[in-house]
Amino acid sequence: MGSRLSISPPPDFDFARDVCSYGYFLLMPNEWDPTTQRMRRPLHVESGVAVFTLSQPGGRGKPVIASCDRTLSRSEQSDARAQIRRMLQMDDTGVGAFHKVDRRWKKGGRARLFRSPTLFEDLIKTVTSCNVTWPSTVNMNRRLCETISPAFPTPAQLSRRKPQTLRARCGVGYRDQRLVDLARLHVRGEIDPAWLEDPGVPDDDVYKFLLGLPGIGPYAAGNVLQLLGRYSRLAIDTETIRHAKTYLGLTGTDRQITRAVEAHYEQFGAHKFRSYWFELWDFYEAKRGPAWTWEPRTTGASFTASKL
DNA sequence: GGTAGACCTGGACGC
DNA sequence: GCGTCCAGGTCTACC
Repeated sequence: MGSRLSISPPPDFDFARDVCSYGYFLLMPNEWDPTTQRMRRPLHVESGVAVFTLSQPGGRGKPVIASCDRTLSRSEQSDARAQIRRMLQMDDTGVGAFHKVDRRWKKGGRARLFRSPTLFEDLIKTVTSCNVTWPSTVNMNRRLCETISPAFPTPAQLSRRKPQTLRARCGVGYRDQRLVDLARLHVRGEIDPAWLEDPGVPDDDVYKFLLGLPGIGPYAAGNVLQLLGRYSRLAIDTETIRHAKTYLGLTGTDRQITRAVEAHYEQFGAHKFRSYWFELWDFYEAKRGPAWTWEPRTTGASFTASKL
């Protein structure tokens, strides 16, 4: 029998709602089971890969239970606990402030956005989501896990791969060199998660730094920013333009709409990404049902925003 | 500062 | 089964 971790969440934490709040819950190595409302997730710990099953059997506000397939040392348990808390945004201190500036989400409690156990995985996932439709992003992440590590490639593992191998075996296309370069920057300490996550560092400084990274343009930088828990900017892509036209009723050229969207979400200040995102998520759920019911291999893999 | 075109993959469609 | 077209951000060259 393996280790069993009991992780205390904030009182309003709702496992199914808060896991199924951002598309990354559908990307390997995350495996959401809509029937049992559990998530299977392998993590890197000191002695190798450990597979966890996460759930919240007691319901909202009760402990999240992480059952591991093997016995972990004390330090490994502590490491795994920190990774799980990061994924589930359990330490988000801005929930109340968000609900104050945008009261629409207070009743349902939406505020947390699911993310990865490491910033590096969030960076790579973001690059795999650029200039492709969602099914291709799903494929790239599956193949990265199948080819390099079942718990997602670490910076060291990815930095040692040849770009051509990534292209041939993981289907990442022209992103091959950029992914390897990102991994090498990470290994050399030139991407420093502690600095990027330091609340004392202004969002604008982080944004400018991210823009300088390979494969990271304005959309990707905005998205990584929100994955860092910094919601003061939008991540504008074609889906934003569609949302602006259909939901906000904006018209004009894409450039005009982009400017109008920026102006529209100004009212939500430091939380504008969340306000935008949950409007979008509501739209998806209206089309496909609650996100926690999405079957990852069918509904979750077939999403193509332009066809919604 | 703005714009055009290349970069890849996978799905849709027509034949 | 094959060929063609299209969606999707980033990057570079150029004006």
